[in-house]
Amino acid sequence: MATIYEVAALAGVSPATVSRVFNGARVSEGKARAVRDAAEQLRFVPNRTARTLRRQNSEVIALVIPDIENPFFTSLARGVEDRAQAAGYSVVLCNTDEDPAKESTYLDIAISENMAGVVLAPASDHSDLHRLIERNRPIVAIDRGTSFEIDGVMTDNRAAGHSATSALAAAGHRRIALITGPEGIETADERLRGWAQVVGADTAHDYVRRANYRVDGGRAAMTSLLEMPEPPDAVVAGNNLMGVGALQVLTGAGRMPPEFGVAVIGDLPFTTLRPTAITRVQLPARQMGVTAATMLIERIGGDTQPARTVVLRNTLVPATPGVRAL
Amino acid sequence: MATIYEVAALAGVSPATVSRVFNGARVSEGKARAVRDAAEQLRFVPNRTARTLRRQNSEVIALVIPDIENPFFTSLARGVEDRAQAAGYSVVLCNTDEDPAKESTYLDIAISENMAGVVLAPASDHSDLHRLIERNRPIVAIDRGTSFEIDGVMTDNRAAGHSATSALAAAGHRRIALITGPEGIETADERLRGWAQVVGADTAHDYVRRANYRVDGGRAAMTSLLEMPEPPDAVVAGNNLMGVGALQVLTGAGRMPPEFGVAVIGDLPFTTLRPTAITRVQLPARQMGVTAATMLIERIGGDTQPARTVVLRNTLVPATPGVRAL
DNA sequence: GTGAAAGCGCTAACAC
DNA sequence: GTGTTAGCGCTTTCAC
Repeated sequence: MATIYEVAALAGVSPATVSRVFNGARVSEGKARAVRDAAEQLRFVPNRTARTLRRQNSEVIALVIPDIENPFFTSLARGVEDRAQAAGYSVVLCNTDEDPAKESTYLDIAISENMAGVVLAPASDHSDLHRLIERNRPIVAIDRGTSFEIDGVMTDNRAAGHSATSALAAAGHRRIALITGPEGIETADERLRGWAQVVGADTAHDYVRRANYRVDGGRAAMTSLLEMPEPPDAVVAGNNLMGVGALQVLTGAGRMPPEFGVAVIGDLPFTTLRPTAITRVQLPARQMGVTAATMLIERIGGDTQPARTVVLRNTLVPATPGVRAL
Repeated sequence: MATIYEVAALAGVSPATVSRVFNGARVSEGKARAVRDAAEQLRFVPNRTARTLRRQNSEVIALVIPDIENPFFTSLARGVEDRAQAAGYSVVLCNTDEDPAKESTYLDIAISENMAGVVLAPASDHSDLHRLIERNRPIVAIDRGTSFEIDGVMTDNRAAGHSATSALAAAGHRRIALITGPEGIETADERLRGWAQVVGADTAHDYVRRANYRVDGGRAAMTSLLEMPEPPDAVVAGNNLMGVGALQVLTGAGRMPPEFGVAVIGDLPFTTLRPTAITRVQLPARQMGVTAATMLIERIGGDTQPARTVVLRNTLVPATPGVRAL
């Protein structure tokens, strides 16, 4: 492991000069070349740990998400990554599994590694960001809000629930159920409110199911809805994976769109169905990632304006009337 | 940012004692409690950067994969993560986009951050691991081999290609095409060889398509196959996402399984089709991750036995005769 | 433009 | 058991 001292010795300069060469400070052309040659020869790779310790901050951004197996979040991650990479940061991805304890561990790691900042999709509405905030670590909430005064990038979840439900109603469905995510997760609660506004029911209605935002949750919820004495004739799936689960159950039961209405909040990843048979509210996952990374990088750069929340637009794509899912 | 010095002062002990408390070394009960109280009070979080610099290695493992949006790799990542977490390591996920240059950057970061080790799914068969190896950083190849003498966790890709193709032949298909991945990627080349063994053709046959291992690649390849003068009557998709792409095109064209045979190497993520209509060679993605992490952790612990390659079993699940995809 | 030297926060000898 | 102290490799004043 060559160090700047060895490079300096070989190049006949001081360690400070080596450091300057690698940090773009002014160094005479001749010495600069000598340093570069020596570095090459010794296969010198600067030690980031030492630099980070000295500088008190690293060029690493933490992206903390609840489910790495959900394409919504991987797509979001791509957005963060692309933007961060372009600005010279690397991104480390941390998976919380919707578990506040794991989340807390990762946030402590971000602190103790002197990471430049954090993009966080909170696992709950009680995420504890005190430690980060009091240490002045920039942090941007994404997809879900927090109780702290920090930057955020969201979509209008209530509108998403509202427009998905409205589209089904407009297509003639009368008994529209909802499968939403766990209580206490902002996206789940807001989408539920949007649904309730349209159907004129309260949020504890018989046609509401809470599930875990994954495929198996969607399956279980859909199964239970179909077993009701008076089953619904349409369903809004509160996220992409539960949409997949619901569709699996429906196709298994031979209840396909468009007879049985299906609306999904999110994109249907990797589907082989004809997508135009299904109403979708497309969420700008990747763009959310890009936006969050951009805001974070501004903060890292010293921007001190008051906390901002950016709300990105969803896109309703209603099912094409009469199109069969297959 | 409290340091061990401040904690030491408050607790009335030396910095070394504080360090010992946080590293499980023997400290008298009274002082230990004093330290813990002081740390609590100051919201002390140990600085990992300093520890890493001093110790010359961190508790972070890098997992370097070519496509974070591919469920095969996220599933594998879950395996690595679970195992690593259990052993006290955190995992940072790096996405190379199948780009050797990006891969090289991430490997350099792993070195310069003194990371404990690397699990790498190589972007090409020319990945340069010299720098890692000469610095004694443990490294395990996963899914794809390298030209270096290092530990590896693979599946038998030739067998996968062979059994997928055989299953289609056994179901009566006579013109079996193959959509495989890019040249120079071991999994793609080996699956192709397995296919060739069964159909008795060479690997440059008309029915072979090379695509990019993503959905759009599968779509393009399948489209081109269907446009042939004498189109195939079955297809082997070389990975999960190309399987999705192929199925999208087939369902769009009304050529569903079982009339048109489809075999996929990998799992069909989030499908709404009846899976028993499709032949699958299931790959143990998660288990590969667990195994690789286990091997890596052994190496980090100082294990110096010769390089091992573990080959995990695939599972052929032939399509159930007569079952329609929908 | 360049070098000397201090110090980022921690750990691990080493002494007691 | 506990404290003292010397670095880990780098950046950054401060002189020159």
